[in-house]
Amino acid sequence: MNIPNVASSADANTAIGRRGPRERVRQSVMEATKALLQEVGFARLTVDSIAERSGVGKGTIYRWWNNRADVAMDALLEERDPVGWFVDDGPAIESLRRQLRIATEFLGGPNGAVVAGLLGDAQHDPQMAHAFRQRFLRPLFELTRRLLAEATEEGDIRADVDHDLLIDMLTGPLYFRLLVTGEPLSAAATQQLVDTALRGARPEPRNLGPRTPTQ
Amino acid sequence: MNIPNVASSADANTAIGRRGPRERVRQSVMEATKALLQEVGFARLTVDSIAERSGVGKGTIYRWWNNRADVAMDALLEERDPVGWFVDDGPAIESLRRQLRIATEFLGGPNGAVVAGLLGDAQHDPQMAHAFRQRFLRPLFELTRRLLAEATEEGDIRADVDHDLLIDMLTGPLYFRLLVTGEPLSAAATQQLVDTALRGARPEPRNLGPRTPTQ
Amino acid sequence: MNIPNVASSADANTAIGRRGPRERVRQSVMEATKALLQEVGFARLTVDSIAERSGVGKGTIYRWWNNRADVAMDALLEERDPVGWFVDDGPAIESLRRQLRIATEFLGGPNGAVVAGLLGDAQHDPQMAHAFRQRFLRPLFELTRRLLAEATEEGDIRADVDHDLLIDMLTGPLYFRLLVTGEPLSAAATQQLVDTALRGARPEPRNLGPRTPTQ
Amino acid sequence: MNIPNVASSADANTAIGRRGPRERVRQSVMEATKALLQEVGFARLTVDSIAERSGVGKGTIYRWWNNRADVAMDALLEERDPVGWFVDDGPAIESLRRQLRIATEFLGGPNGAVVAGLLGDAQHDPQMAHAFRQRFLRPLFELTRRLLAEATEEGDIRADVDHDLLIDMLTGPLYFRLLVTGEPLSAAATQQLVDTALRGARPEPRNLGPRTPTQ
DNA sequence: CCCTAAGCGAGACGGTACGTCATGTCTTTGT
DNA sequence: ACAAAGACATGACGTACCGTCTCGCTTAGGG
Repeated sequence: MNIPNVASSADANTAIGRRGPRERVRQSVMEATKALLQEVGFARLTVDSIAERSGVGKGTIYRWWNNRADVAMDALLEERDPVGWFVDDGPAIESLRRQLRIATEFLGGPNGAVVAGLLGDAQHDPQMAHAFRQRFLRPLFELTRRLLAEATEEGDIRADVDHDLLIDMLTGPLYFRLLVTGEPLSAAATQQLVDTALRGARPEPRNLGPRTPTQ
Repeated sequence: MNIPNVASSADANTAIGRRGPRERVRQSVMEATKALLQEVGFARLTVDSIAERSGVGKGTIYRWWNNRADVAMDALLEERDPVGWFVDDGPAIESLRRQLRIATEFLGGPNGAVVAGLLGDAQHDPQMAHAFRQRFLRPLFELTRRLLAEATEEGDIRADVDHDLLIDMLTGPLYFRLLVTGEPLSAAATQQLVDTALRGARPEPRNLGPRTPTQ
Repeated sequence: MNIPNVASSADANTAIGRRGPRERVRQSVMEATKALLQEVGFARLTVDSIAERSGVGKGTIYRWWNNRADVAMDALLEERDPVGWFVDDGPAIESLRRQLRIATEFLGGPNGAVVAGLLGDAQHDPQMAHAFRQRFLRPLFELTRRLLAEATEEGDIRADVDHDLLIDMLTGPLYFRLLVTGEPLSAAATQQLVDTALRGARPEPRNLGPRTPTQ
Repeated sequence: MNIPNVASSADANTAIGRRGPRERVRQSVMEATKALLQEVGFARLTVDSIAERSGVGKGTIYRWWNNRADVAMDALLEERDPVGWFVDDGPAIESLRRQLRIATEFLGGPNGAVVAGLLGDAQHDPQMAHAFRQRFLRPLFELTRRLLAEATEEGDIRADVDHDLLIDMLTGPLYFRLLVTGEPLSAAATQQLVDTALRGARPEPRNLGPRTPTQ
């Protein structure tokens, strides 16, 4: 895999010389955390409740994770490894649409609340923010950047458009709804969003003649 | 004015029969809160510290505000009443650009951190979220919607574009940077953003006819 | 009272300008502590259990007492104000015997375990040691010194015997049993102890003639 | 020898079939414990710190000792085997004086603090108390009892005086100062103590006949 | 103009969760 | 096989802040 393995706080401890939590511990904690996130949400997720539910000592949890946000982050990533979202076929611009639809579903479902909670915490905790960006966001961005590059090559996006700006335009509204307005995320709205944003980014249609494929 | 006066928890108590905090109380609390927000940020803003700093009793604070978020929100709004941002002249689309530039400056400055902190808390606190939307966001949205309506009338925006979607596209990226990626907000980036978004929303420049499919 | 009131950590807060725990708090805590000391002993007395039992918040306990030993000390003193032991009539040497008998009973009963526990803690905590000496020991010592002075005047103790040494000899063995050997304290043993110690301290019996009463 | 060998938890393992700690283990642990007792005192002596300092695994320590008190006790006894204090010559009563002087020196020095710490813990820990009595106190008591028996034979102590009581009177004040009053132990004070106590215990100097009652 | 209800400061209070620490047991790993 | 290294469950610690409450003092406004 070309995406570097950004180490979790409590990753599998197969590496020699690096001790880590027993597998039982990690699994119990993850399971309990996921269950509690479903039941009470991130806001009322407490380390004590995770300890009690999982049968793992509180001290042990704090040994391997920094705080509840850290645990929740691991649970979130375990729930749905974001890199796995991508399926690579057809024109890049279609992959882009598909990716955004999947993101919409993910953020619109129960995991969205977890993401929101983590990002809420990240506002107060720079480490949390960093972890979120590195472990959750970066893989997605790298994928999206790749797709945008391909779409540009394929002639669906003008060459003079900044890709990071496009990412902001495509992704930002999703998080805006999730974090700020609280309006539901719908596949239809995302569809419209992508259409409009890409319309603003596509090459000028005039003088097209038959669109010459890049190669 | 057509924008309803969304009542603060601790508005001026000039109305007869409706008691409110004495002016001294309100001012002391606001001042202390603003200072503390600058000094320690929202995360470490405690009601006790506000009480101590302002010389106002904690009970009194809780009498007039619901919680620290409520206080902070008042302080934020007092700092910069968002409705006042708008200056009405020239074509609507220019006002729109201007409004977004001002928003960028506001969110990019120290108050942006306060907004981020409040929104961070809002993820855990539905009351906070509701307050933010009602008191901070709604006035802005109503203004923006008005400008978009005018711009549509003036022929700068296609009639079939959903205005709420446009708001998401124009505003979302700002909050996305503020809350998620942490990248700085710059006037230049916002400029590009507006250009691209509005390009996607503007009427077709000429009678294109059906876009010729590549093959 | 001529014995200065060495202030407890949570004394009655009648003094103006000095805030203290509400009476209900103090009483609840004292009651719960005394009960728990009887039930589980000092070693297993925890602040949490006091809080739960008394219905007083843990934070409140820590606000007024430094630690469990501090609470237990207050409970101990409330249980039996040592200064009250003394009853003043008859020859001083008889009062001395009586005082030591009462001390034996006190230290031999359940409160003895509390004293032992507090002194155990005092070995690790200088503040605790100081508190014990000031609040528990000193009043007793002052009383005993007074009795010894009177007994000397009354001719029952030689003038050249150091009173502090005598206190050590009379009191030391009680604590020795309590803290070190663990042998039970019995009135009979104390009786013998006092007899032997005072025999070593009394004036040489020769040339006595009829013992002249002091008055 | 008539003093039974009260087995330490980690005695030399010369006996066949009875495994004990390897010599290296025992020595490392003892050394580390003694050093730590000097540096941080008994209160802050932790098993972990002994393990780290000595390079011996914590599990290994717990295999051979019951708890930190057990380890500390061994270290204390190794520092100064109390049975070795006695030197047998001259009249028994002189040996007694000498023994108490040595005890005073021992308890007055740095090891005294260790003893105090151990006894402090013993108040909360019955096992610790038992160990202290068996391994530290009993050998001394048996020696003292022997000396008292000899002194009685030699006519320096009355036959009707209980020897255990005398031990309490002679030893109690030392521990009383060490554990309770905190006053320093001095050779002079001990000298006086012994003088007075033995004066109370020595035979009546001449044929007094019945002590003439005052009236 | 006074008197009464309120607003108010001060801060005590019950509660919840925090993150830390040390205990004594158990597991893994290496030798 | 034994021991180092250290993970683990347990349980108490002392702290922080919440939002409520109680206590008297101050103060304004209606009789």
